[in-house]
Amino acid sequence: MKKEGKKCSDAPTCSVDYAFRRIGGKYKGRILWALHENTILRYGELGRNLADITTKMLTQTLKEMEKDKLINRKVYHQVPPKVEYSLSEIGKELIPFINYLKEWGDKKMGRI
Amino acid sequence: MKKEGKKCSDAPTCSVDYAFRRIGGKYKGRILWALHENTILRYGELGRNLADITTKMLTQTLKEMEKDKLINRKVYHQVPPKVEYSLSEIGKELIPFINYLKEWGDKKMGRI
DNA sequence: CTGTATCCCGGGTGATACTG
DNA sequence: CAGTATCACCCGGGATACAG
Repeated sequence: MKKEGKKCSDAPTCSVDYAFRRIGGKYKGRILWALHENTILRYGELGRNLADITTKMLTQTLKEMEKDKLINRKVYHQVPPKVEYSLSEIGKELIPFINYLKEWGDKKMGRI
Repeated sequence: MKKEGKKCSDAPTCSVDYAFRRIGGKYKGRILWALHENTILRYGELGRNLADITTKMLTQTLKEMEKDKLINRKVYHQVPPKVEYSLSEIGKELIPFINYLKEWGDKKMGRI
């Protein structure tokens, strides 16, 4: 029967929809931006950079972005553990656009 | 006691956050794009353009976007009623970014 | 035609505790 | 340090009916 639940896993209706699903979310934009400004950040550094994020959301969001090939994840097998995150080539493609959005936000925040 | 619920009405943490709250959501990007391609659309035309949206979400989203000054709303007082929506100047500022995102989505959709 | 008004559900998100 | 695990909550969003 399947019943076709209207989940977000349904096929995107168009490329704008598709793109928004990959960078939408509550934190993805800010993570992309943080990695753009710092090149490489460790898990904890990212957490401090976002300030209001929980470990659950940070982990979850990073996993999604890694699966979508937006970021790279490099693990150092040592004690204590160390994991570095950085932008992938695909992730870098999104920076001009995040940058545009940031400047737009800066302008509008001032005058509203 | 207030208890400070962590609602989305909290102040944005940065300009990227600020911008994402205005164009995030499930339909805003597609509405901006539809209005960019068609210049002016009526309520029903927008609904057909989105295809899977309900009247509730369409109305709600349009109201938010109007409040945020992203779109213009022009009412014709006649029977039957007629309402036209179009991009505001601020809304038009976002088109390059939506456009960039759309092209990115087009490319990625093909190769995944 | 252009919306309003309800009801309701799922899951996205938060808080907290715990592990290797 | 870098995550998992669990519980609980809220609200984004869907379905449906109705109104001006």
